[in-house]
Amino acid sequence: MESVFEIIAEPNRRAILSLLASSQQSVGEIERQLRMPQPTVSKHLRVLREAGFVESTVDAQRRLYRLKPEPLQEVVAWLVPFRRFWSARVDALERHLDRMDEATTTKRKARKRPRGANRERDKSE
Amino acid sequence: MESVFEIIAEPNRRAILSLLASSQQSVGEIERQLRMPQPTVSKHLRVLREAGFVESTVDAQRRLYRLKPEPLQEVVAWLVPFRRFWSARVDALERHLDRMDEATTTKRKARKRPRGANRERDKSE
DNA sequence: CCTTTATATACCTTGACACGTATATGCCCT
DNA sequence: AGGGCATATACGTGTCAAGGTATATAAAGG
Repeated sequence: MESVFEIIAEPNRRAILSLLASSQQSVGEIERQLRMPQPTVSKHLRVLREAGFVESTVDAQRRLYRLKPEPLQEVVAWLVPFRRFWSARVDALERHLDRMDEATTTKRKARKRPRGANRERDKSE
Repeated sequence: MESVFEIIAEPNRRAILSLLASSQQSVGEIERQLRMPQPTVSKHLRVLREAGFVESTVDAQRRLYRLKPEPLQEVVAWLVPFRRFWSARVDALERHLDRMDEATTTKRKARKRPRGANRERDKSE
C-alpha cells in the first residue's frame, strides 16, 4: 500500500473519509452510520492513520478520528496538471456548494453524551 | 474494477495519464518514454479506455490515445467536499502554473508542424 | 472484582489483478 | 504475396489486500 491513491481506492475508506469531512467521529459512530462491522472499521482506520489521512485522540474508551489534510493535498497535486480538463466544472461546483454551506451553517447540532460538563478532554496518543 | 479510483490506483496507469496530459501519444511512444513492456502498456490502455479515461483513434497501424475529461472530473467531484483541507494550497499552485503557462505560450510565436501540412488524418474506431 | 462497552488485533480464506511470455491481428511496403 | 512493424489478446502464475470470525486489550461503572 504505497501510494495515497491505493488508500482511497477502497470504497469503505472513501466513505469513512467523507464522514469525517463533516466532523470528527468515534469508531462506533462510523460503524453505525456506515453499517459496517466494527473490525472492518478499525482495520480501515488503521490503514488511513498509517497513511496520514486521519489522526485519533482518546476520549475515555473511545477514540475520535479526524481528517488530516496532507494526503488529500497530494491527490489534488497530482490532478493539477490535468486541470484544463476539469477546472471550469469545479468552479461551478464550488460556487454551488458555497451557497449550500451558507444555508446550513446557521443551524447547530444539539450534543448528546454530556456525562459531566464539557466532556472530551482528549489526550492524543 | 468498478470505480475511477481503482483505475488511478495503479502507478503505471497514472504515469500514462500524466503523459497524455501534455498531448496524445501512440502506444509505442508511451512504451518508450515509460520504459515498460508493450503488452503492459496495451493492457493498461485497455483498462483506461473501458473506464472512459482515454479514447483512441487509428493512424495507420498505430493508435493514438488521448485523454477524456469525465472520469477525472468524477475524481475531483469527490474531493470537493474536502476542499477546505486543500483549496488554499491549490490556488497557489494554479497561480504558479498559470504564470509558467504564460511564459511558455508567449514564446511559441513560430509554429512547427512538420511532415507535410496536416498529418494524422485519424479515423476514430 | 466483574461485567459491560469500545476498540484493536490475529488468523484464515478468497478473489482480484498485475506481470511475463507467447501468440494473434492487422496494416504497410516492396 | 510475403515480411516486418505496431498493437492487441490469451494464458498461467504469484502476490496482496479485504472480509469474516474469534479473541485481546482497556476503560467505566456498579
